[in-house]
Amino acid sequence: MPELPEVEVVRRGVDKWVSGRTIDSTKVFHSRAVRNHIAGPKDFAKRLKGRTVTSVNRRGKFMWLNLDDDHALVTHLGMSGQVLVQPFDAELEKHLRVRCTFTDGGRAMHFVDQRTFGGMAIEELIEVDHNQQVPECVLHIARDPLDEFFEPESFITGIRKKNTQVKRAILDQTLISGIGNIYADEALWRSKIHWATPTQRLTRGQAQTLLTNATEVMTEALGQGGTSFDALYVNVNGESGYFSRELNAYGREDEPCDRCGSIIVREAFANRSSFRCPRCQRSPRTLS
DNA sequence: GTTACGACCTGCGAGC
DNA sequence: TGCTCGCAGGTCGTAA
Repeated sequence: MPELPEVEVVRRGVDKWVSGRTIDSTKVFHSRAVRNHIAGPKDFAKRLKGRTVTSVNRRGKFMWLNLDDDHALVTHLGMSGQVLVQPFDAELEKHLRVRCTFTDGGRAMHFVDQRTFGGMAIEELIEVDHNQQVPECVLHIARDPLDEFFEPESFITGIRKKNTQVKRAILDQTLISGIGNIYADEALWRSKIHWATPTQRLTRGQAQTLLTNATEVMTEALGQGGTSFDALYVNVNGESGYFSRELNAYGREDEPCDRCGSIIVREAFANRSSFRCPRCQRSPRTLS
């Protein structure tokens, strides 16, 4: 599933292949892919025609292509989204949702999304702090740990003020962005913290450790091209990442913990799964 | 204002 | 063999 490292891999690929090029035509194959573009698919395609991509940016799991008219083509991969840069005459993918071609007649940009949780939209760029501009729909998203202006102290203070479980808090993209279910479980395993620990019981040291581990695990994953469990996550050239081999908790139910040898368990959490070591990550009820 | 939860969506695998 | 159902999970809207 695309989280921060996977989106950053895609961002770098799109930047390499698309920046500086002018969009010639856009075809929307599935209207749901542009559901957040209120004016509809026709307007979406019309407004992209003739626009030059000046740069490709990211915050958390949101990626956007800056255009030469103070707007941006915002892209979210959702659960199964891919942005592929394909030869102009390549066969169209089964789940192709949006296709952009360029005036130079070179490689086309394909937005492919099996489960259609992702999408694209054109949004105005808004000036924020540090002389940066972000699309309107990204305004409420917190900076991610790989952002040079991310403020650790703000995260540490903020998470301890919340009244919820720690995993819910780090999945909340308004406190810290880029973390999804996989890296949440990995960061909690490295920090020896149970996912249900009340945030108000986190010490400053635990919050700091959790942030450090979340940053480290995502940086390591980025170095290996991201985490791929299946063909749903690939880079712009269709290649998988290798970080799934390094995971310590996520997806390792019934396997021994790499630290203590206890058997990793899977538990229901907010309509999804959470993986943890029962010995390293003791229940907060057990600890009290 | 904050938190919790269901809906959205499709392909795959397990069970019958 | 074919059908049904549960699961995967990021984000948003709504209810409490």
